[in-house]
Amino acid sequence: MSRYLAAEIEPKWQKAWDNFEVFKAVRDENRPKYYVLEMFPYPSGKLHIGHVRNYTMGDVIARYKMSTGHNVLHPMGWDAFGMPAENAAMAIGGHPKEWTYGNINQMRQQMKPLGLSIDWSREFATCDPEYYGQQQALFLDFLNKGLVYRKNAVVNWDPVDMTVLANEQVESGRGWRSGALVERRELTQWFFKISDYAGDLLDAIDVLDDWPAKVKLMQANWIGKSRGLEFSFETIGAPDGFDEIDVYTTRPDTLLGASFVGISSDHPLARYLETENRDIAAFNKECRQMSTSEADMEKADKKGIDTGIRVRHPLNPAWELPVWVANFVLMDYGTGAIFACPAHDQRDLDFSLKYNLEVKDTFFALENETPVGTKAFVPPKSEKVRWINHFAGLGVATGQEAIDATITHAESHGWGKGVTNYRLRDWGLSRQRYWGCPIPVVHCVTCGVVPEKKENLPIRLPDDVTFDKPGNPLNRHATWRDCACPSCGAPAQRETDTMDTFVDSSWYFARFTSPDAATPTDQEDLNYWMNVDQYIGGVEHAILHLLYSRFFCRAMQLTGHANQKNAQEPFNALFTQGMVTHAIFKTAKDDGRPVYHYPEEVELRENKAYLIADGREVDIVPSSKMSKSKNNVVDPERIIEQYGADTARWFVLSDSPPERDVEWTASGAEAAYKFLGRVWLISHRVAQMPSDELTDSDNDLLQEMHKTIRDVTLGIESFGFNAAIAKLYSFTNTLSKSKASAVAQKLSIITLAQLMSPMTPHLAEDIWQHQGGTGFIAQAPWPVFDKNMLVETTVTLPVQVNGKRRAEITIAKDLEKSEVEKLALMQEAVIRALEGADPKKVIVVPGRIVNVVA
RNA sequence: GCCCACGUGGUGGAAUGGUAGACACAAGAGACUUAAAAUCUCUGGGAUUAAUAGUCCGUGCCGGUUCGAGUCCGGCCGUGGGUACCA
Repeated sequence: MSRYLAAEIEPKWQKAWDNFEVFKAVRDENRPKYYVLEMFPYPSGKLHIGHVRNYTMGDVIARYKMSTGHNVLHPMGWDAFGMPAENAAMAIGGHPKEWTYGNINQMRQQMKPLGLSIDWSREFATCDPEYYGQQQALFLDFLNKGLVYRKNAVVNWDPVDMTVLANEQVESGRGWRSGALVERRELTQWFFKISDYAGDLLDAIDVLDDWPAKVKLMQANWIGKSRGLEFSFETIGAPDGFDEIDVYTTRPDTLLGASFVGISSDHPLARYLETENRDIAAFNKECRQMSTSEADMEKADKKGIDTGIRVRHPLNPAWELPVWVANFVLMDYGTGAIFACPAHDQRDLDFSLKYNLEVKDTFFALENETPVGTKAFVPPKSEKVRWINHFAGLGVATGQEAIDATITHAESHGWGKGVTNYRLRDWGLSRQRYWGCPIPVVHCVTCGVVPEKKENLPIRLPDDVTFDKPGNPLNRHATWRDCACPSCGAPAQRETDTMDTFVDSSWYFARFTSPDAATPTDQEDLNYWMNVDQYIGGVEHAILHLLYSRFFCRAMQLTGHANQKNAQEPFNALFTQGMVTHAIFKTAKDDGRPVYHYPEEVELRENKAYLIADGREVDIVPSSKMSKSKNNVVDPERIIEQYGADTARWFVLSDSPPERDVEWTASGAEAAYKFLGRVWLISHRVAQMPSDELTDSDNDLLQEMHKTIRDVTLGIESFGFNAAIAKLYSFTNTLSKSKASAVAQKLSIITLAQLMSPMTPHLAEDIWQHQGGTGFIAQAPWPVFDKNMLVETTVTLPVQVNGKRRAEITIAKDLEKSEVEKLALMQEAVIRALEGADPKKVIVVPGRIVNVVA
């Protein structure tokens, strides 16, 4: 054999790892444990290149940690409940269960050839009854501790299909299948009381040292702590029972700039008014004919209707303000009613200008007293401004000082109270769908809502369901739905809502520590393996999934499923990798609906795309997240088949920094393969060299080797895989040209193989074996660099004049600053650049640079 | 709309506030070869220039801080992610 043949090497080593159970995680108190986890995939059916990128990164960390003496847990599973399975059942027939498990088998088969260091014995899918049964047990314990409750909430309702739509299924206000205008409808739904933990979830962000700052910021903003004032307006001309309107504001300091009171169309007063006022009813109806998504609501034109009701200003009973129903006021935040100060809020200003409402300044910038025109004056709360309208007689003060003064005034005079509010809402977990974890409660006419008995868990999904009618099949399944009340035994009905799939992914990491336990978790296993030391996944999960998981850990602790010994935070370190994007190729059907084409159906010429089949031109939507429904998914199978797993792994790690999005292009995969072939050949060449001894001339190579060990180690530890790979390229170039002794070259190729082993484990094992290594390279200790080999005696410094590089000097490393300065000023180019002038200043940064300031 | 990122050669990208373009891809030239493949060597931001000597310009745009800014600050523009029922 004289050529690098991945197809022979890779299966061989995978089998060997399997036989020796190299990646099986077993508790061992004598070694430090390390839990590496990549966000588990949704089994869409095809592994795509983004998955390969994600799992390869995790694998590099796992293998690296293994060789630095850690007892590594690296599991894999499937986030298997969710809408696509039901959509497939509706579109092509079949059953979500078959579809899902079929996809899992397919994806596992695609994943295994990658040679990931996964302990497959721990694998599970969230749709396994063994998993969701334990989840039901967790739910019951949460319910028991008051962490779950029911209340009304709005959903997107498709009046033609008679079904609840996800936000994703609403396309510009219409249902994606029926095309009907979507309505908002209230249903009684289950909620987790995550808001109880808002303060804690916010404060604990500070503890997350190894999380990206951007994720922490996003979470903090999402929780959105604010200190504000809650107070009431006394109404004039309002119906009985509406003597007051409660409002919450974060800017009570601008109260003297008030112009109107805005209430949500879902506010009780608005709801009452619509029963007796046709115009308001029509307006409210219009407001409700909109998807429930925040983005849609915020982007909609600001609209309102005057209710005719007026309120008294709390600081001046003679001053009356109109009450409007406004489409931008959210019922879910604060009290569902606001007072508007157009001078200092752009949204209020736009609204006021549109409806000719008063605009009144309350403060000006210190050096500019122009009244507000079409742009609201909204300085940061920390900026000093000049108050012209404040009841406490403020002169120059910051917004924050004014807010504090206002709250103090309100509390001491009894017209309002300071309130800390959070933007974070409770987590609605009810889904009116079949393919999810059934909520284990029963509705009984006499006993009300009754928790299912734990011994009856899991409450299994019935298999005999059909998807030929819209809506939740569980609702139509009489024999499943009808049951006996666990409390009184009378005929009762099961809850037919299932759980949000985010519930499934909020504790799977804990279940991996004891996937077969008869309770949700096993305390000993959990205590040994938790927390996850390194969590890796897409930044698209920066808020919801991570926040829900953080909440679940707290709830599990409260219910005794996680010991106090574990920190409340599940993930010690987080790395958010970028997405792999690809252009979408799109044409339109006759009715205007889009048709998406696979990259391989399309031919590119001069920045335009054409269908290979019939030559029609295709629209290109650049850089879009790979999505199965858009057919822009690139699957890695071809690269693996052609070049092998090591090439695919090496290739996805090279070039692009892991946290950044990459536009996928396969050009370069071949080059990666050639490189691995080169390394393999070097190993063979070195193996055939006659043995000899180290000489002084080997120093260059060995020095380079130690530098490479240092740089690659640092690169792996800091997720700088692309930079680490660049160093490995350099070192390989050096080694392939080296004239050093056989001993030095052998040491170098072994070290190179070890440094590459987390990325290209199969090739590395092969070289290790060639060079006579014992055992697996996967279990060999990581190379350590020798500091003494990195000491440089001379250093080359650039010399700048006014920040522009003019010359270079090579000097002894520890030369005195004054000497360096002298040398720099003697440089011809420096003298020329100074044009005879004396330097004003010379800055010498030791070992870095010299800058002469003229 | 709001929150968070990102923007550097033909391309992917490198650069603790300290020589911008490491390393690679694609390209061009050359060596080897009957030829091709493979392999190896060299070139390469732009302008000016005989020059691998210099000089000037250059990290989305405008401004600022600094001896020195791709990097820090402010304001724009563009792209991406999230926006609570996509996962």
